[in-house]
Amino acid sequence: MDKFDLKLDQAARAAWLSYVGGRTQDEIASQLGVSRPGVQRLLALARQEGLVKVHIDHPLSNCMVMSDAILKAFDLEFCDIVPADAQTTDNSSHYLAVAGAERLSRYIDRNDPLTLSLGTGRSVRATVEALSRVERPQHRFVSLVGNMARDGSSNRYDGVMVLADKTGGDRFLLPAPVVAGSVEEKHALLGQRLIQAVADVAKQAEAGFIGIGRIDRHATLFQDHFISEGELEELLELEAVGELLGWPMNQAGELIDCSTSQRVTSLPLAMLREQTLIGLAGGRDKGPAILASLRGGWLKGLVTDEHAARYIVDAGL
Amino acid sequence: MDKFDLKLDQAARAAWLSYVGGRTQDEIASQLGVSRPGVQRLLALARQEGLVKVHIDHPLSNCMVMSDAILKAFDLEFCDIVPADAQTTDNSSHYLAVAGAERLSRYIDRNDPLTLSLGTGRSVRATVEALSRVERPQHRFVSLVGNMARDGSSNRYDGVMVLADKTGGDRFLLPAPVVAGSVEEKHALLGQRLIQAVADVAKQAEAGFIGIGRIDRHATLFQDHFISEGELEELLELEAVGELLGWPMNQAGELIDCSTSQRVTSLPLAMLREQTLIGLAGGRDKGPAILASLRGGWLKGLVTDEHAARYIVDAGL
DNA sequence: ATCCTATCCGATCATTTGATCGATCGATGA
DNA sequence: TCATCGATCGATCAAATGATCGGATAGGAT
Repeated sequence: MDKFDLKLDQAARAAWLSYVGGRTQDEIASQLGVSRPGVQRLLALARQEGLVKVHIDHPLSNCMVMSDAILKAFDLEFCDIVPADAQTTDNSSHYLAVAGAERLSRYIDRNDPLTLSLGTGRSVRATVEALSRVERPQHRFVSLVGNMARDGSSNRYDGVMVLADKTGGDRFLLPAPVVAGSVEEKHALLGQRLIQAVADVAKQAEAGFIGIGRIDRHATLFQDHFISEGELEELLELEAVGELLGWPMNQAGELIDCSTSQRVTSLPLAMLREQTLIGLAGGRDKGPAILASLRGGWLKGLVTDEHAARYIVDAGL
Repeated sequence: MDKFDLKLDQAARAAWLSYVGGRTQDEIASQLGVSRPGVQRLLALARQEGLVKVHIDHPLSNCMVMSDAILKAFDLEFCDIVPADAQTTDNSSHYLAVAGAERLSRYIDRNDPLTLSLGTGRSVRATVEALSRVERPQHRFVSLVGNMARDGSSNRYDGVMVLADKTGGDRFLLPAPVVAGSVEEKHALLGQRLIQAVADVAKQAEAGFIGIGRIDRHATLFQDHFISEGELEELLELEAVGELLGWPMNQAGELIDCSTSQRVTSLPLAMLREQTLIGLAGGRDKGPAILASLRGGWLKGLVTDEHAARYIVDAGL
């Protein structure tokens, strides 16, 4: 019988009494006939040797495991993963919105004035709608990305609008399409005083809640006719897998310079490196885009679902 | 979605972060956006709802589970259970002796004078032999049970002798057979000044380490010819299942008054109710006897093995 | 035999945890 | 609409835990 095994025996006893039996270390000490610090060391040994197996018996357990892995792998401040929706009636789970709203309200609840920026997309929209109404007229909400369609119409229910309505805060909309019709149009737009003013506010934002877009035939950019079929193919050719605020990026999260990116009117991502960008996106299909955003280090926080998280953990770590 | 479920979700998250993730409650609090006491409550809820499953990955885990159950069921001060010996070379495991010696040394190591009483039997004998030598001349060791055979010979290696040799302490042997030849002989023996003196010392003992005997054809009492075949059958008739210091008892641990018990020379068990009697016995076959001793409430501590413990847990709780 | 070294052990202190209490918020009913 | 009851929440304090340090002890080498 090895001396080490004897110690491990004791460690197992101590661990059992502590974790299963719920005794205090003092009780264990007298039970085992060692000093209290001795028990301390035994418990440390037991944990170190992997004798102690803890299992959380709840659906969320998986999520937490992945959350932790992603958190560490990409150095995030937080990573919320909502469980897979059993009934997948609508592809974007309501859970995601609730979880996002949770994070969002952490900022909104504050009393001192706050500037918050928002991207576009279903997830962002659902998130702000899930937020409960609070009176915060001191806050400012600003678009990070244009909210005009190609035909010049504005979406009345942009995230910023909803949020400002709910809180009574100020709204700063970016009166521009996400992707301008041409490089010249883009420069013309960016030259406008109004747009520059909004951009200035956007730069002051402490945090931004943004969606994460995929680049494929189901991409919002394509579906909403911001990019043509030919431009989509160019993007795919250049191995674009996702976009943030309209800025396309490849698998590694590197921005892609191409005919599309040259017409994007949103603030350059690099300019937002300082602020806490929080990605909101879920679904297995969004996986590659989310992973790319993480690899690029663009995000400080992520709210996603089990499907996407699974993809990221399997493919990305 | 129920409000309670939401809370349970949070609790699961908190539990995961705490037990698996190893974060402090403060970290979890900021992670989850609740106050520190809030996390406290969530963790309490998670445990209460059985969300947290801890498993100690070590052979001793079983033993600890049973130990705890027995401890509580019979209100013992301690219950040590040694793992089943893989190689059952000799039926009495060496582990048992080591565990017993561990307990024994807890008393011996003390510096202020101590009076310790001992029973007979293989387990007791093995236990004192497993003890390491320490100089403790201030201690006194006394037999609780006669150490003479039927033919008048004394066992030179009685537990008391060994213990006194190892420590340099005083020895008080009981010069009598466990069971006298007749009631008259018993009274004659008990009338002797010497024996009375020894008995007086025994009563002063703080603790007693005693074996637990079975009552059947393999019983020590029978094998060593202290009781005849007829007397054995009488005991079995009266449903005796075990004995402590020669005193036979039934399944419920109640002492049995019969021709044998009337000739037992040991101190009446009731007289030892005040002192800490510690039972040393192992093996599946000893199970019923040990269980009876426990049920009778005679023991304050128990050192046994996995086999016997299994029997006790299965049959006795 | 003696000295050296390495390891282990226990006292002490900072941190973390658990529990209690008062306060506040919301709900319910008059 | 107001009052009252209940529940929940956070401040505070005691207990338990984890970590560091100095000292002791055992083993090994000279």
